[in-house]
Amino acid sequence: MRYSKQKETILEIVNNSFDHLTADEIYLKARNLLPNISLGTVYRNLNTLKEENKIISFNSLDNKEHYDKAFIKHYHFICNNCFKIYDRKINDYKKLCSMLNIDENNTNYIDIKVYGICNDCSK
Amino acid sequence: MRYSKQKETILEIVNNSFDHLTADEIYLKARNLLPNISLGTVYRNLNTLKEENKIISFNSLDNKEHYDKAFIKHYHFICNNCFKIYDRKINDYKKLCSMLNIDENNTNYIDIKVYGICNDCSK
DNA sequence: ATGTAATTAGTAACCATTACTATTTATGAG
DNA sequence: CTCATAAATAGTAATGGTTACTAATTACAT
Repeated sequence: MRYSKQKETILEIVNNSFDHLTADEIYLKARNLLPNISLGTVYRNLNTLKEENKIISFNSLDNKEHYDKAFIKHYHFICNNCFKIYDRKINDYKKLCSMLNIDENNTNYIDIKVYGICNDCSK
Repeated sequence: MRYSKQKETILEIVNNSFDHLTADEIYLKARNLLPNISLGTVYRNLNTLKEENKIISFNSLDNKEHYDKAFIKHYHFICNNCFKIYDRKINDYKKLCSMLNIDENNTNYIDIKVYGICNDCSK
């Protein structure tokens, strides 16, 4: 595996963002730094970074894959009305794993999504 | 809303299956019962049935939506190697909700997916 | 310096899902 | 039992996120 400025840039964009960016949004941000980067390169590197467990991804109501930092233990609340994605803390990750009978040795990633109506929309 | 044989058939196929069928698989099964049913009808009714909370769906590694019964409290273990989807029991649903600070009043559906390597593949 | 294999840019293709429209059909009123 | 009407369907075309492909570029070891 060789160094590439493109891959490094993509990882930084995901790690420095507080949103849940789609491939297209990451592509647009990357173009500010590397004007010639191509969308295919973004997709390929996102998939590689996932395999290396450096980032995670999940699908949302817009039917697009959203990319996120790997090292923060949290889950997502997704509003069925406004489609916004909220981060929610997981206080006791160990306890959660034991409740779900999860063997952490053969487990890679736990993806929890809670769908409902957010506070803004229920007003 | 009017009765339709197509919608009833689609709901029965999902409820009687022990798999996690995709729209295309449901379409093929439905064609055995209603030879002229169209794929668009399957997709439209699956979306309607979801809105009515009669079925649920989730996205998997094949990047297809999988449809499942709504009334069984369980989560899914997805193997990163063979892409198989396993059902896993949730013993104490109430406790899980309280651990995640979930307000059941504004919550529709909890989608939990655990990714890893299944027993068959780790041999 | 130079060879080479990994990576990229740019474009074309793929395919799951949705949109569209003419036709069919469930249902209620007379 | 008609008949009007609006909801639902069948069949097909279009959409759009993602992947595949290929010639050119580039990191890196020798």
